[in-house]
Amino acid sequence: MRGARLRKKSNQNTKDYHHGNLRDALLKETLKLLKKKNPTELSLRDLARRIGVSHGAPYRHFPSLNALLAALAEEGFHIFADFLSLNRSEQQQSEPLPRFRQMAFEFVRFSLQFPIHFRLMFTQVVVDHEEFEDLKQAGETAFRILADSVGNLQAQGILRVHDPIVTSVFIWSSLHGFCSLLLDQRLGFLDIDENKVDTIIEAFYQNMMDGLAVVK
Amino acid sequence: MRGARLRKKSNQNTKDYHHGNLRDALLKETLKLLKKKNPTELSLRDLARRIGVSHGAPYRHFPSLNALLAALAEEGFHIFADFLSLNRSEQQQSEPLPRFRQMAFEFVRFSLQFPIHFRLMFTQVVVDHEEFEDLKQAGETAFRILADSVGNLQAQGILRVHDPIVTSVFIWSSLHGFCSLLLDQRLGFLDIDENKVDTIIEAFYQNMMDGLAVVK
DNA sequence: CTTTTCATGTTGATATTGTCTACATAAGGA
DNA sequence: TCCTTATGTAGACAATATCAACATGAAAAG
Repeated sequence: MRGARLRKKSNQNTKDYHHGNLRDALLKETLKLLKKKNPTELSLRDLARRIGVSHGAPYRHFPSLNALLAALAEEGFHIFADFLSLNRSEQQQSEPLPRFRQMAFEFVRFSLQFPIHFRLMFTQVVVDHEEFEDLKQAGETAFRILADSVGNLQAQGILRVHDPIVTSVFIWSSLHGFCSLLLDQRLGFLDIDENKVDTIIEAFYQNMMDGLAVVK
Repeated sequence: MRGARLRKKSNQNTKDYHHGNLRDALLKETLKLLKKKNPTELSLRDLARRIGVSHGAPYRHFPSLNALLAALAEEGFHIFADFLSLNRSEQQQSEPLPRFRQMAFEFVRFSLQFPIHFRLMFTQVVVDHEEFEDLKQAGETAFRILADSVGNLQAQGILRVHDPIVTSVFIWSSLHGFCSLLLDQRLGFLDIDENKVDTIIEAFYQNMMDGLAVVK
């Protein structure tokens, strides 16, 4: 499972017997199917059939469907960390506060660009994080990117001083919750279109920063 | 499915053939099993076996396992609405703002008292809300309790004036996200115990109300 | 009181799946 | 060249979802 990553120089002219890139093919096919189906509706046998290998083949790469989904979730967290680090932005803000603002926006942007990953990443029910150590690590790494940023901003007196972890949990939760509801279309009655999303994120950010109360 | 609710005066001295209360028994047994298992690990046949009926019996009440879970989620939203209305509190605050504060706390309290329901309610992956109209309705009803309250507070100048729906989404998201992470033990590294939960909710509430920024 | 109807439960059959074991193939190192 | 090992195949078994045909009894209809 570990050596699988640096396996095979992808013998493109796929011979009959060995697929050559089954692991990746499984991940891609799963991603493709998840656009139309729930994880519950997937099966390893069906995946194998679609790819054109025998029903036993997938087990050489993943012990279970859950493990496969966990791999996708982990991949998601790595990409997510990239977003939060602003590595995926065309232009990065340089000042601390604008950078923080950008991070919040990137959070949501990730969820919209990688909705399937996002759902897998934050759905305990499908993938038990405790069961997959690497996945758990990847998640915590991403969180710490936010937490470190918050800590710095608090130290610089730009954000109110609280336990930075608690504050980060607040931010993480808010954004995570918002994205979840967005993706699950649980906010369908809001009739959100592309433009309005930015407006709502903006309102969100303002709420986070300025609070709801009139008087302090 | 509709008549099933006002079915049968629960013939307690259960005869051999008819169970008499299978629908409720299925819901209860499922709830019991979900304390130790993921929804994915359940099966209708297993449920039937545990209750002592044949493997076909459950289909008379639920067309699928998902429908059964949807029923539980719907039940959850009804209870949730009760919490948000403060009907479950021993003593209700009378002033608007304390009432609002209490509502926020009740939100989290519900998630801790009904974690299984909560997870089902907010997990699109397991139960597709679009597929179950009643469930969707119940969810929106609960949301509107919050939204109405927010609208009033804004009208009274107690909360900053925004689109009340957008503000409600912010609150709902924050609390929902927080609870999700709590229940999924994704915040395990915080080492949360009973007392600390209240402290964190408190911090949460303050953050929501006062915002993160130093200057407004 | 008798008959009929219908919701509820049973039984059996079929297709699909997860999972295990034994075997086949090929690619690379000794 | 031979051997080891990763990868894929084939077959078997138990469990499941799902459907259809049938059984039962409670309540309505007469």
